[in-house]
Amino acid sequence: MKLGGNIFFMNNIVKTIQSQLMQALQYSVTKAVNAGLLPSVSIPDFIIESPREKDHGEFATNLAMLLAKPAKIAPRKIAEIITTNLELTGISVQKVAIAGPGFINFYMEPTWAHQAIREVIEQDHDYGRADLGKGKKVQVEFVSANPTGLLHMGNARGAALGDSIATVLDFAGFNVQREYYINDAGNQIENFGKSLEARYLQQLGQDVPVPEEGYQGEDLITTVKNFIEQEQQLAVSSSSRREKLVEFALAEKLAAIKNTLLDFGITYDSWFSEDSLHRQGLVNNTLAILKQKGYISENEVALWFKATAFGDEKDEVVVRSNGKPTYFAADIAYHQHKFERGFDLLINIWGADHHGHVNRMKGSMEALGYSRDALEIVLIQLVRLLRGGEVVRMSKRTGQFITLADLLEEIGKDAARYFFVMRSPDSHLEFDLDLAKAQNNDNPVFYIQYAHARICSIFRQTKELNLPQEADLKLLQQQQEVDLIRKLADFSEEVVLAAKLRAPHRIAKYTHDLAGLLHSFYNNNRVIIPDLQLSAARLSLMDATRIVLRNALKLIGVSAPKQM
RNA sequence: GUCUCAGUAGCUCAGCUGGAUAGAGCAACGGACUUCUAAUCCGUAGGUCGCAGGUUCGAACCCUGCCUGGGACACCA
Repeated sequence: MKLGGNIFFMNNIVKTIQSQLMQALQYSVTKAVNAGLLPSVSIPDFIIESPREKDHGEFATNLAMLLAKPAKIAPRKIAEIITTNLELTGISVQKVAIAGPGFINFYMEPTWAHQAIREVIEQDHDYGRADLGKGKKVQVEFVSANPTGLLHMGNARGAALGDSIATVLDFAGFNVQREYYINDAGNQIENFGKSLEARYLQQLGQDVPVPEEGYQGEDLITTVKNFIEQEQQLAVSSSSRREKLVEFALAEKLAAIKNTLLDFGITYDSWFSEDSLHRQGLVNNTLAILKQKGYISENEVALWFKATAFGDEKDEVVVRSNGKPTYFAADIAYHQHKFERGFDLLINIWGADHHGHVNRMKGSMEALGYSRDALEIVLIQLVRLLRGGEVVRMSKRTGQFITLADLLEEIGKDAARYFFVMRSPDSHLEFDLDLAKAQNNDNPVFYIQYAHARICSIFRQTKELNLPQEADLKLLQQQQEVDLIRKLADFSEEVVLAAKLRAPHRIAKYTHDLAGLLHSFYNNNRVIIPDLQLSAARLSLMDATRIVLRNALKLIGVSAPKQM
């Protein structure tokens, strides 16, 4: 178990200074109001940000500009009043300046962030943890591909993204469960059975076509061969034969999916069967509740969920005229079951082609008395594979189809994980296979991993050095050193942001930026030098950088090799 | 037609939910290896943030309309 999280949170130098500055600013305004320098106004929600431009200092606030309107005084004038009343003793601020339209900029002592190095080394694997989630129970459901085939690029992106979101949320203090929903019921399974039977009969020499709506994939031939090796099923009825085939094939396909995901670095806490919902009568149960609440209408011979009552464009069938519940009905029951399991927040990762399903799912949860916002859907856009500068055309029908397993074999886990997660889910992903495979500086994955390996390489050569026990971090005054330290200090904030926005691509970018700063430092400074004091300080910096690189890479499922 | 995502440097994309002179990688051009790993670094150049209005101290970001591209609009999942 993790300790209360907040101790890590509190130990963050950036956060500490931000809250100190915030308090000082608030006090300054209060003081100015009491002295009659400012009219009596309530203090707005201002921010302490890190300016992009170095000329603007290490921190800046927009407080004066926000006060301008209620106080009816020009922002720069207000900034002046605030700064003259500001008490900053105990905060390592070197200079305060008013700039631009009314920003108040804080320039820190050069060594203000240096203690971050110690924080990193002390907290090690826990450095960067945050208490944003406060132990809130969250379930992340992702991939949930039909167990009737192989994982494709869309599934792969969902897998990388879902797993990273889960990891980031966990690191940000949520209590996270990863779940895979197995669609082992309904129409699809019936089609699956028919297709299997056709393939089976084909193997026995009969000329039976795979049904039009069935699964054309040739992988079913292998499945059926495996089945025949184990048991012959000739002299039984068709329905019983199908049942046996489906049972066998589902187990085989699911095992394959599990294995591929394992190779992809993903393990689930829970595999949830759709069929189990039906068997336990939970689907009917949920429908009864909806009916009792008045959200089911009977139209002709089918039953409909009144999605229009929740802002949707049209109602949606839950029970077909043949009496069978739709996928939607099962999905409602499934999500109700999730809430009953005690989750405060449900996050689903879906392909963008399911976006029409989002509102009615949320509506159905509202109908059952849950908050529609407690169900959150992250939609991911398509993946386009490129090889040799050309788009790789894929079609299940022609068998031109690259699976996740193929991809892992071709480019490896680390590159695949990084590429799938480096873009915002909202953006179409252009996946350049040649680039992902390249063992050179064009490939961002190698660039980042190389940074980690470089540091490890330094440490391999320090064993015989007689270094001082305690490093004097104040010796780190070079621009590259200061920049690197600041980046390390910012990690926790980056984690919080990535968690809030469900945006692991921020972490991917962070690792790239951090690696860049490391390389830049490395090319301009040597670590192992005759000056043992400075050497020790730099080694501390290297150690901290190594830890943060490793921690950040872990959040996106990429390994941090010690040697390359 | 309705819904939805996207449109930012030649290309691929960031841009911290409204802040200052819009950033990175690649490609282009010019430099740096007797060095702890050059799988690296430094520099130069490159922009009407799709278009038009609006909101305000301030807009790539928010609102409205339009244009272009992807996706979705089943008694499939």
